[in-house]
Amino acid sequence: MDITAPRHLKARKRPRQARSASTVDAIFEATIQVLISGGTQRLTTTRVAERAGVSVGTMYQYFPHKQALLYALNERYLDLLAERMENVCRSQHGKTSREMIEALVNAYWEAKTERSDVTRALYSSAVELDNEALIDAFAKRMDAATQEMLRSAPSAQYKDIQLIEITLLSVIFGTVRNVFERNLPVKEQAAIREQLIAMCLSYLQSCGG
Amino acid sequence: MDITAPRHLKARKRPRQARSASTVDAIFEATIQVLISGGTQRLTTTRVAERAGVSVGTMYQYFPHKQALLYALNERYLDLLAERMENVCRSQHGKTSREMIEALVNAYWEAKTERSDVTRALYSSAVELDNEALIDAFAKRMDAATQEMLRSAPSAQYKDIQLIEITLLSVIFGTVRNVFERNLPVKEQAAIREQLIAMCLSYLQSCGG
Amino acid sequence: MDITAPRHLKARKRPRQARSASTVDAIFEATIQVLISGGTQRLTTTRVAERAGVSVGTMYQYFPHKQALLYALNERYLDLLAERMENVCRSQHGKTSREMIEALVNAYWEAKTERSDVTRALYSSAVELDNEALIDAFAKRMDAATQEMLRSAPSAQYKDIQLIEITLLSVIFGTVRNVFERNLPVKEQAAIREQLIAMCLSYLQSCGG
Amino acid sequence: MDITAPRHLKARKRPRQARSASTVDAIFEATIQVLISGGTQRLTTTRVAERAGVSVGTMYQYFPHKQALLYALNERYLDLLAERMENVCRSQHGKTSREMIEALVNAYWEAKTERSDVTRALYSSAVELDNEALIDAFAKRMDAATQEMLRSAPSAQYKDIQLIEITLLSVIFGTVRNVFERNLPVKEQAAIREQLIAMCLSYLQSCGG
DNA sequence: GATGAATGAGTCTTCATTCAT
DNA sequence: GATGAATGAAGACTCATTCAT
Repeated sequence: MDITAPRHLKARKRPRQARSASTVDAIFEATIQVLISGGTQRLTTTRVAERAGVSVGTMYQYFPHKQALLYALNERYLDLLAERMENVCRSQHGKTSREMIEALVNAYWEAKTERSDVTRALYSSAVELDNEALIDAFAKRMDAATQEMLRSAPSAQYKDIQLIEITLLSVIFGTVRNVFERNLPVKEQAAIREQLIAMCLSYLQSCGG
Repeated sequence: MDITAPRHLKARKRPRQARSASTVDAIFEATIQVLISGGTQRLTTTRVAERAGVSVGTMYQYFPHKQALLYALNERYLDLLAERMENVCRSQHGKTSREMIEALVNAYWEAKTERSDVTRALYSSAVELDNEALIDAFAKRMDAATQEMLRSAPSAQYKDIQLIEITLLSVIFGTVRNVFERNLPVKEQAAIREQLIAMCLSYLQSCGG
Repeated sequence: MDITAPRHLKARKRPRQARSASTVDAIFEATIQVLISGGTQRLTTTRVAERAGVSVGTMYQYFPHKQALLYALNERYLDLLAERMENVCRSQHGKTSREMIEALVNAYWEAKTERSDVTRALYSSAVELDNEALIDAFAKRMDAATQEMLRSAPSAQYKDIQLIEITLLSVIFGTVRNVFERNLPVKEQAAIREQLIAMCLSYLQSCGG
Repeated sequence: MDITAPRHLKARKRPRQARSASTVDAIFEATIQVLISGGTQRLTTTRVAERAGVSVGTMYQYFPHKQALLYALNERYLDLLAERMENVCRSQHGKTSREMIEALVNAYWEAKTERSDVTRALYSSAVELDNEALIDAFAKRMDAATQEMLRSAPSAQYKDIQLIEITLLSVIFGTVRNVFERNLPVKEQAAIREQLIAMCLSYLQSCGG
């Protein structure tokens, strides 16, 4: 996922020793906590360092500047999310369309919802960030994993699988974010989730699935 | 739409004279231009005032602080968008489901896409803003307009029209934003738009439409 | 003297009102005082502003950054010095070589010596500064003024007046600085000054003056 | 030359073994290189150590702080320069005034010019340095060597040889620096050098040389 | 009412120096 | 002895907001 990362946003050094790795983790965690408690406005290098229990200087040894920290944070998050979703897709190979759709929607929904404060923090951290490369990389992985999954469906014959897949993901990802941001009551959220599954499923079937 | 606006975000005075109104407009326009050309990072009160052709002092006559300006900007934008969409909904009363869905998706899609730089600017301006109230108000208007439209469909018998409507809007709004942010090639965007319409339509029909 | 000044070193705004002018003067004076008392190391924007009795913010309205302040300071100093020396040269038109040399050496010597702490401060402030343009401009003015003066000598017939003049100035300016930096006792300084005059004079005469 | 060195500027340990000496040399060389490539602004202990191929910690074994390093660097440089100039003076014992002056001017001129980037680096490194002691020591050695040389002139009868000598050195050293800093074209530099020699010579002769 | 100069708290970032390994 | 990660004080610079003119 590093392949296309803008050079100036790269972390200064890769953590190699255990100590370094835990320091970096502490910094990431602190960043999220600061974002949760105060939003982007309150996200200062001093505050993050303080919360992480390291000095600013140390922070700057790992991240050449604030932007690089945020970039790395998003990178790591999307990396984990992609991996998680890839596993879900793989686990559905050969299953029915219904199982696939259910797995896809539920997995993504839960990933975004289980720590909604963290999700929100990451969304806001990404705003003033040249993270197109990250989004692209994530999208590519998701596209590949989803297509492969769809292709493995035993009795399905899709015409334009690429378009179908990209539509599905756009709808699912978009809807989750929208519901997430509207802050609806849990019950309504659950209801919409079901409707979303139904909608995707009927779409898939109308495409030959 | 002001009813629920957090008190501290209210504009200091309502523009009453023509001069005031045009000043406010100039400030709004300047804000958007500054956002487009430099993002949130470059959005300073001085720069906005300069671009608007007024002094900072004057600007502070209209908006007690930066947040209030951004709040008002988003308020106005959502107001306009809501109105536009309400008109679209009204114009589809009594039409077929297909026509309704097509109108809804196309109108929203175009509203967000026709000036993509402005849309992007507004998205970014809203990030660090306590604009839940605005979103809520917008949602309520859209919910009402959409439900009424759906209810006017001659031959449709929907079971839970409220759930159907909220699902539809979540899917449409979410998908548009997602596609918008992924920055896909125009051709692919158009293809997805069609798929989205098809998907919503088949969903609606499966609900009794 | 602004003609060739590197754009990024230009002052942010020209002081037009009385208040501005006195503010700028206060900043210049403060800069010199800070330099005198602590050298370049202690020259911080905060300290200068504090000593000038203004806020940092105000300082940054007149000088876009520290370098610009130092540049402007040197510009003003060299401007004044050049003017002073030009007057001296003009006042010696038509006089004897001896009078010319004496006037030149004495004027420059005194200009550099009368406030030796200020001179030292300015030397040190110029070190990390791209002030070639300033030096050039100063040199050009001095070259012109000196040549004109020499040409006005009634009975003199110089062969290569340009070379003679540049040699004279190099020797005088260089020697003054060297003596200045060696921090010799006053008496010895005076003695060297006389020797320098004698030396320049005999040089001039050997050139046909 | 250490005799009067300010205590706090002394190097922490004298290099005794070959390894140490080469380390110190590497550090000196690195310092100069860093100065050449980035000026005083970029001169950081880390950068110097890195370039020298040692760790910061090791560097601090040899120099208790940055100032001490710069002090030692200048000390070494002036030491070498003094030695070189002393040799030149000695080699001119018993020669004519012309030969002496030529040797003196040429030697100093070349010493300063042959590696102008290094000279410039050293000038800049010395600015914020309490190096009066070094200058003094250098001056004393030069004074002694020059006087002795002048005294050895076969047919010369100088009145105040001490004043003559100090004047000569001030003029020569000062002029070289001035020409050096004005960055004149090579041809002009050479011309001035010749003029300087002529000037010094005629001065010397007018003093009884 | 309008203006825009002045303010100064708050931000990011650097770098000399230390000290645990 | 050597290393280089960690420290944190200190510096340059910004910008929302005020208020004298």
